[in-house]
Amino acid sequence: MSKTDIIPTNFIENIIVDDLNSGKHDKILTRFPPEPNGYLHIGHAKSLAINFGIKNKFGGTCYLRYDDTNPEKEEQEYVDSIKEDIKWLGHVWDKELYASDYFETMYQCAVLLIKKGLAFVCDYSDEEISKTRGSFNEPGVESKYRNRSVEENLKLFENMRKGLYEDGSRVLRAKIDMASPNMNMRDPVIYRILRSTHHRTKDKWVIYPMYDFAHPIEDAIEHITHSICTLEFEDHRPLYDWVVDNCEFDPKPRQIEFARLNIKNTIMSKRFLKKLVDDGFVEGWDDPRMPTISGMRNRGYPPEAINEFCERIGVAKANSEVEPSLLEFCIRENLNRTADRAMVVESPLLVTIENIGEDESFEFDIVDNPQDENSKTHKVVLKREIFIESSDFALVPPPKYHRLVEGGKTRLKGAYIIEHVKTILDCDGNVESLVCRYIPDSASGGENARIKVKATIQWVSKADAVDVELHNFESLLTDEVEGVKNFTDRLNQNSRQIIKGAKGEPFVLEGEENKRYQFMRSAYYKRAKKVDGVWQFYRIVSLKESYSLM
RNA sequence: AGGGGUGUCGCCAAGCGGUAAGGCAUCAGACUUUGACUCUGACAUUCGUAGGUUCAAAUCCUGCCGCCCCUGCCA
Repeated sequence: MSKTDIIPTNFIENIIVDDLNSGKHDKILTRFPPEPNGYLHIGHAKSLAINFGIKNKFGGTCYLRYDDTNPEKEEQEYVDSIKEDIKWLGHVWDKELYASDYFETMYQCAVLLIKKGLAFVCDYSDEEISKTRGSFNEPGVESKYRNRSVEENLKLFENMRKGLYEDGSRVLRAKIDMASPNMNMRDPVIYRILRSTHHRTKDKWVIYPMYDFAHPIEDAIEHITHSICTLEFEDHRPLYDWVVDNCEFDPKPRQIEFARLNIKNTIMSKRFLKKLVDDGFVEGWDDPRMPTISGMRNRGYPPEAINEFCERIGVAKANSEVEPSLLEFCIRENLNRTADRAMVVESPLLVTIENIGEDESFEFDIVDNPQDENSKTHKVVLKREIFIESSDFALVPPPKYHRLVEGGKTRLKGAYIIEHVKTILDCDGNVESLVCRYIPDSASGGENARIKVKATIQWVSKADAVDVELHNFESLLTDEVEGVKNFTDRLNQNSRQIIKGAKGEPFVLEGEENKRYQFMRSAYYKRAKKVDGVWQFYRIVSLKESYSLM
């Protein structure tokens, strides 16, 4: 009897701890069973975190098993992307398995049920089956084929496999109870005839098992101890157990259901996401606006942040909707520790520092990331003419404005304190440029460094300025889910807005793609790709309250 | 309507008969060469609701109410 001291943090782990302590199991075996009919999204990350979390926490085993029992919807592209996304999130599966590898076993299980008088071939059409299923109030009507002999059923089922019948002309049904209040138990279809090329078994089979029949068998074959799925399968559990019992599997897997992840204003249905891709509203499943794992990867979300989010949301059975701010918090928390800082000016305002000569320059070392003790530094050069963010100067400052004002002082990040001398207005009375002077010895360690200023602003020397492109994506958030039309209209209006003409430090242009930066006082960005010699940056997430006093 | 679930702070979520953890969000203050970060403080006399049992209930019982899922040859 094995005992564990591990403290459970949710109801599923509770069950597992009980099963370990009671000696029911020595080793826990879970599985992540995606159907390869689309890309993984953030909702799957939760399921991944639960199943692989159990593996890691309890020294268990977790399989990646493709639930590929419906050839009409499944594709190799999806199995590849799923693998890639799981790896990226950092999960390591013990075996890669496919439901389709069990088709023969499943067939034999069906034969066993027939022999036990627990399954029969039904000649009804799908309409007839539907019609005779009854309703929530009325029991169903038993199929007139329900009492065929075992021999006849065996022969018919074999013929189904041989391809002697047309698609949809017959099905194999479990013989359970047409009067059950649980619709799933009213003689459910467990095999159908379907001529469709399977991405792995090709045209070997013309009959395919249904989920309710296949899934428990898959679990049982693999000796899964805890088969974790979402709430909507609760009603299926009696059928799940019925299959495991009647196909005489031992040990028996246990199905546990939890509430799937919903994020406020975020579309998570695969059907819907697929439509966005198919209809060309986004560039693909991995478009940075998509709530898919690959979309988030392209957007620049760190995988650790996604996993942290999955930890923090918890696991329970109550339907809920998490606010996106929690995900954003996890991303910021991660990026604050890991992202290098860079100064960038989105809306440049020219400042001439009159006491710096035309050919004079000062070099400063700035720590790449002050949150990181081992951070490297990079050099910035201060010259006579610099750009500052136009919002960092206010002719008429609003209350509590801390930055540069007429006659005021502010610190240039990493360099000197400057003092406002003169404002130059254009003919319309708008601020055209500023004249300032720097305070000697006010750099770090200097005699005048202790002069109190209320703010530190970012700057870029004009001579060193280069263009970068900032892409501020509208992610797939909607105020209300109002159907495809409305939603895609919004997408077209708001997505891929390009903020042009940002000036950046030289160091921003060194290094590799996918590096993440915090642009001072604005947001975290990921360097994405170079187009026509100009780096594009994708906004990952904004800083908190970054522009509150604009 | 029948069945299966579920209701604890704006959003998640612990709690499992002994007198409401924690996180996000929010607000206030401190600190700061990023108004970021960090730090400090505030934030449910009350657990959908009405009764009952008990010395004691979010936790047990009963009745109501709300929300979610189920009548695919999808998963």
